[in-house]
Amino acid sequence: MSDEVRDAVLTMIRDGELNEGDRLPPERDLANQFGVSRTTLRDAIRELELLGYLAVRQGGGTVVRNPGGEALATPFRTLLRGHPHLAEDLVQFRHMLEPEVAALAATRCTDEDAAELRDALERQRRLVDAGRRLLAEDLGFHRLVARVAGNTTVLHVLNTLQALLHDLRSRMLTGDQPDLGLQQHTAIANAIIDGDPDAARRAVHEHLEAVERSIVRDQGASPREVSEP
Amino acid sequence: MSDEVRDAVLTMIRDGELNEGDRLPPERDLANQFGVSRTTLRDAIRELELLGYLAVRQGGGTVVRNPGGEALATPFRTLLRGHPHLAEDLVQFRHMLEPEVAALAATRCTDEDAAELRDALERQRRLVDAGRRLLAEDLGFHRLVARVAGNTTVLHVLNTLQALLHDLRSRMLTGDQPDLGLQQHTAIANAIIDGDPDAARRAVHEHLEAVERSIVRDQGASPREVSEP
DNA sequence: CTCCTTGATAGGTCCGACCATTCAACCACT
DNA sequence: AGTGGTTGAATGGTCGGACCTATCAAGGAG
Repeated sequence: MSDEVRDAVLTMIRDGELNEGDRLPPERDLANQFGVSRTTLRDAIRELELLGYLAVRQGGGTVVRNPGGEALATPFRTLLRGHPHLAEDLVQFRHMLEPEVAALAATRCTDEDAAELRDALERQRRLVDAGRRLLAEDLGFHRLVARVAGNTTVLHVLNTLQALLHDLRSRMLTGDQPDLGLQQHTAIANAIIDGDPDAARRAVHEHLEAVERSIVRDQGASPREVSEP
Repeated sequence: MSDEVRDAVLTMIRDGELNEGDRLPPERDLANQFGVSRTTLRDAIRELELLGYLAVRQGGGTVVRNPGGEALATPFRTLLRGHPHLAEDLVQFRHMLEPEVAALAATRCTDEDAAELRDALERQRRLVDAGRRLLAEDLGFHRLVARVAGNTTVLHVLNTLQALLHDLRSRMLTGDQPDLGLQQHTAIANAIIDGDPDAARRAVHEHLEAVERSIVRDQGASPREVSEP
């Protein structure tokens, strides 16, 4: 019964007995420890790997990971592979969801959240001044907004969608005008800090419309196959 | 490598060589056919099972399925297990998303869609007249709205969320007043058929507020463990 | 005709062996 | 002593064969 083993390992991870980066004992030892065969243990490990909790490398051991949006994206990726309008669908989805997330964030923004938003903007400002793209910082900004909104489910879903958009290799968020992206982010952050849901909604709306205009230039890119890293 | 086998089977499913309900050959035969050991084949099958493409039953064979929201829900379920405010988060999420989905549906509703919406309402009417709950019909209705909106990604995400809500065993959608649920569904459908996005948005908003009121009575219910069916 | 038994079928688990990869310790050469 | 290639242990990946268990349908007892 590999399910029991899987749940046991999962519980160890959740309870903090196994932290991110820890190496699991060798499969042979772990199998003995659980009193099952290596086959059964491997089934359990395989499953947890698919769920993003373990990273397995031949010869290198099995390492505990913390599943983020990337892990959740795997089934979606498989399901949507070859979907013709995937990029448009994803952008449209964000268009529907993110304004509301920002509006919710505006009603819940604490002083600490405001400070974090200002920090994020400052980081972006430095990158733009250095003439660089935002990319990673941009993803972090949108995740930060979702976090301020205080809804874990929304956070995970947005992370998943971002992983899928990342597959498409689109320069989705900042487009080719980093300064414009920063300007729009500033408007979003200010509306949230001011606690103005309507302004936040509008600001995100405008930001995403800019995104939608930029993504049509990225047709033809196809999502990574499920077997690729 | 089991990844190749997995992709090969997946391709067969996508290309229609294997249709939903078909039974896969026995593992031993299939392993020979692919020229790999049964262990490797089982790894591939295991993965496709987690992705929702295969249903495996000891003694009964392996059957091809079409993955819906339930399959995508598995990683989320694992990730969100034990999350304290899961039910509230989910309802809030729908509160953010579904009004926009209905609004989009209103702008895209064709005559065929309108006919389907009317059919769905008729089925619900009969159930209510018979004094029964809506449950399954209700899920189908919300899926239908997402389908009319024409965004596959939204459809899958909503299916996933519905699967999670189903775990919570909440009488989320219809509450204890089936007639009220039907009334609200009628308002939603009419707004979509009339092509009135604002009205659709408002109708869904009201419907979900009723949901939010009913869900607070279902506290204490916990999501199914990942090992349960 | 119904119900139980029974046997074949197919997935679940186990074992032991061997292969492939990784990584670190070791040694030779400079 | 430093550098670089070599070697060997550790570890996951695959294999084949055996046996267990659940399922289901065919056949026999009532």
